[in-house]
Amino acid sequence: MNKFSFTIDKSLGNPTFARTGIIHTPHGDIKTPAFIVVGTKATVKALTPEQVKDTGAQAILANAYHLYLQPGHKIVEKAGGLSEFANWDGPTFTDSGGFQVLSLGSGYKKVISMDSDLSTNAPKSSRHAFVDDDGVNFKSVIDGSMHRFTPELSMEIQHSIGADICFAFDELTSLAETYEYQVEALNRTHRWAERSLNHFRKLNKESGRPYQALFGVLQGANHEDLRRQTAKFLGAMSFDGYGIGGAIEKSKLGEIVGWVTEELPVDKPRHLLGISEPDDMFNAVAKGIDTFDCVSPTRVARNGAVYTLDGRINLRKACYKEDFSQLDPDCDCYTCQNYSRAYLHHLLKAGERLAATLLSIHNEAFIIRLVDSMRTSIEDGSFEDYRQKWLSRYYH
RNA sequence: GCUGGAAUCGUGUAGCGGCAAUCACAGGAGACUGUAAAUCUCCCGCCAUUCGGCUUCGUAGGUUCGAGUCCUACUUCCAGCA
Repeated sequence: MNKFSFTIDKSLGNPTFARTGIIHTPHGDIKTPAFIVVGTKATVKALTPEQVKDTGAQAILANAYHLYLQPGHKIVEKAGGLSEFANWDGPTFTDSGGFQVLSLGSGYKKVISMDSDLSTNAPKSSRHAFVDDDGVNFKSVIDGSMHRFTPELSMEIQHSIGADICFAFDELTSLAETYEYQVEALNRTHRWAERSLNHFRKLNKESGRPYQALFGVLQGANHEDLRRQTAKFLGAMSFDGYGIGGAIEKSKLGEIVGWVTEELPVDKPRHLLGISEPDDMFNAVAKGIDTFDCVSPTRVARNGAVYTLDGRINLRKACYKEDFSQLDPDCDCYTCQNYSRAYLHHLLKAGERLAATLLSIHNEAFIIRLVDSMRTSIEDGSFEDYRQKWLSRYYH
């Protein structure tokens, strides 16, 4: 119980490969499929850890790049690790900084959306991340200072932060890159995966601390050959699980996840990085994904959007000014039980911070409950039926 | 009462002879998927789907090819003096 392990409870066969299981970590269990809440800087924006717990969250995911810059990973280490520092007593994840290779590099100042124009890259002169074979030079988003990230440094940071599940340092590429570049980047990510794994195991062993799991990260854009190749290559290594990454074209998400999960070892957990739209999660779970993380529920909440079973609505719209009905009639979260749409609309229009808190509570609870209900439907064999009914109502 | 100053989109403003006219806020709509995000984009006199057309800068006149910009009177407001 003090070590990392993954057990599969129920697995559906062809054509659906959905499965349920439990990820055991030193800080507790995660029943899968599960949605992992993102708290980049060791905080889920606008929420206290107690509020996060009340949404039903089982685990949180923080970011190595951001915590390295502020307050510094050594501070987190001195505090006793991420759980102690952030007062989160459940399992924790950290991302490696690989996402920032894209978001501060070729995707800098671009909306990293799966439906956005994929034909453009940020001009090199404006970027804050520069990749080479050995690592990445980052220009700090806080003060502009330069920092050198290598797989080894990312592992040292994540080891210090002390999350239960960490990710190998990878290069996330833009879909606008050529096939040749995708190959080059993928090979680089493979080499970084080996370096990450070796260094991380060494650090964990030498420190004598509780076992920290390391997940390899699969790239390959939307090319089937590259996706299968990387799944085989990393799948053969002794990672504890796998993260599926990349700026994935929305319409190809299920297909891509399918290629990859066909090649990966069945007995290791698979995490789909940065995804939380309901249709995407259904598609991914159907292909054997076990966990997700995403900033969307909180980010979108801060901007006034909320999920309901009948689709997403934007509470800032004028039509909610005098709508005194419950936010989401089907939801039992704190926000829905206590506040009307008109009140939440007012908070948003008035720029009151409570809006971010209340809407984040609802959105996280909604997405977590959705994934939890997927687990239930897999267990009782109704997954496909449930998926169709749920999606047809949500997207009308 | 006298002397200055000011009147421009819902609000506060820019504008010093060639503008449907700046900026901000308010208002409206949209976006957001491993967080540079309490952010970003678009609209915001009237009409038109486009080209474009129409009417505007307190009111009424005037000067000028041309006036929000200059002149005169009036109205209202502000400041100082009585």
